[in-house]
Amino acid sequence: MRRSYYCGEVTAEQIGETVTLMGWVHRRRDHGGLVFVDLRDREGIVQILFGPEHGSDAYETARRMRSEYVIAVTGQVRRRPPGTENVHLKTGEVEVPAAEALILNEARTPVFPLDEERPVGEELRLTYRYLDLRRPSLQRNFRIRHQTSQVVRAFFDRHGFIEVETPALTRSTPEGARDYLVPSRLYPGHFFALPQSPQLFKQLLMVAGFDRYFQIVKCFRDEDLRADRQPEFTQIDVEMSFVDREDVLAMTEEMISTILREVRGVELDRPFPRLRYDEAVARYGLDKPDIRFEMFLVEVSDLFRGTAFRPFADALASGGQVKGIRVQGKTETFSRKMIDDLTEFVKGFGAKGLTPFRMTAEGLQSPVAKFLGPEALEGLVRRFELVAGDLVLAIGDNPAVVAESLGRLRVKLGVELGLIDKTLIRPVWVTDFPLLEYSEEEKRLVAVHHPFTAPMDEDLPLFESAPETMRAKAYDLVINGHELGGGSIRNHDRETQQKMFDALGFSAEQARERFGFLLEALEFGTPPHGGIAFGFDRLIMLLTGADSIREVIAFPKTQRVQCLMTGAPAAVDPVQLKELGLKPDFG
RNA sequence: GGGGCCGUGGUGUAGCCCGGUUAACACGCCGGCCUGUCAAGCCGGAGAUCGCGGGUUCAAGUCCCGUCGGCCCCGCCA
Repeated sequence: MRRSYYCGEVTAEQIGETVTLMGWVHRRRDHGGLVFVDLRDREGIVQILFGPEHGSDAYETARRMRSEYVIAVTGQVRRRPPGTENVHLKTGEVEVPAAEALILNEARTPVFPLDEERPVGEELRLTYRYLDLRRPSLQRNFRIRHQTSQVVRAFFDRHGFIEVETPALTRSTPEGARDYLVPSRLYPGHFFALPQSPQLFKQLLMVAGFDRYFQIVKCFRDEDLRADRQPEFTQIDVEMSFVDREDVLAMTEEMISTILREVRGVELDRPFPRLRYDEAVARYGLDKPDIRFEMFLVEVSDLFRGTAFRPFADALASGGQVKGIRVQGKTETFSRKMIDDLTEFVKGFGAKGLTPFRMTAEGLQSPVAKFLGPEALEGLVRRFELVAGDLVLAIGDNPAVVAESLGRLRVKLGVELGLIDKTLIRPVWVTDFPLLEYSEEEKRLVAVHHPFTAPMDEDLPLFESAPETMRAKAYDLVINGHELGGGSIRNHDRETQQKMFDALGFSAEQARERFGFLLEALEFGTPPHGGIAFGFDRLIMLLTGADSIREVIAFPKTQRVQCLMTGAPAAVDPVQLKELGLKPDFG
């Protein structure tokens, strides 16, 4: 027997044709004298009919079939009798009466049902991932993933980009995330690191004259997981020579638009809107704004300066600010309890409290109204253009806390109040990030993007005077509030790169030891260059509508970084350790 | 490192607050009947000592402590 069609391909076109199909028993309906089997493969489901008059051996075989048995069937495709068509199936006009049937393999009763999209515990799904992956919804996700990578490769090929593979075994770099380390057998005590990204290699490919590079590449970061983070993940990595920021943004904007068009049939408005980092933080509170809905943060510091409401007055006196967001027409839905819950929520981001103001027909009401003069209350009404039923939630604190807590609150309310049109896909570039920020933990400046990011030309003199105020030629692509990609123009001259290392507090020796090869490369004719990297898994989440990254990774790890199917990570034979010169000390 | 939710036949849940006989329901599974179903139907049956350990109690799925595991979040993720 040789398969002639996929199950899902059998339609009215094949009527009269004798076909051989192979696949899994999706469901069996045994009527005694007549047995229906829904036969499934990756392309879909087709109904097989087993009756003594079509094939008596086949009919007997069908009585032994069970869910997920692997079978082969031969029969002549025919139109279903009138009234028995199934409009829910692509193949629902036809059926295949089985003349011959073979059980290719039996199957244990599945540990969870595969024939419906009912919720199944994730622990089980991950333990039996090969069964989970058999289900239509995951099959669909990986089709989309495959299709997307094909679109990406075709796109870059069309635009003269060359895909170059970079090492998975490389050297550890001090900045950034925790590395996964691989011990070297030949050099005991020395380690490779799995790359957090191919950052330095792609820059060196520019030095090498490739001019336009891309790669769909695995990256590794040993940090704690989230719904959108796995320890190994895939990036679309891009680098270009002789370009400025506009070239990188235009090219990758076209890439994203092409993907959405070809994979989802969605046409994005172009050019993508842009926000500077400081605008994004001022209006949305976050550097990854979800611009599918408004509810902007509005500064009202001037209204509270010198008032008797101590929390705000104190915050302002110590250089802080007061901002609020307006929830339109929802006052009545906010109970005291809900305000309390929201207050707890913002406290998680450092806010000390959350102050509500309710606009009613009688005027603006608030638990703190008694501390405020009519100017402040009227000012709020005017500033927010309040009408009866509106609610304002305000926070006074230092600017970072105000931004973060109100920004997070804004997103939470957007989701919970249904203010977001989930069919929208709204990309936005966030540009002009700070170059450096002070790390309390390390007691020094660290790179906001990474240490190879070029500063804004006009900020170069600030290396000497106020490096923490410098802005970077860095940009992020944010879609629906998720950071999908980020990149920058790089330092291509050795002097600027050296200043950057100086600002980060690396000694000359440290810089040479860790990045000597890069500094040296910069002396051999490095073209101006820049690039970007996109989170491929997150992009697939967007395209599939998945709400967990595990739905778009074939064999993902649990939140505690284990593979429940293989049992990785696992202990190894002491002989292996000895060979690597490792002496375990699991204190 | 911290906070939260969850863990009960093969699967998904109820029961837990308010401790008390044979732990309930649906699906699945096994057997029987059944020639037009597609969540097939009807009849019958098997199957869980309630994640694990300890404690309180005459008595624990239920209360308490610990622990393991899954998920979500904070920290972390240049």
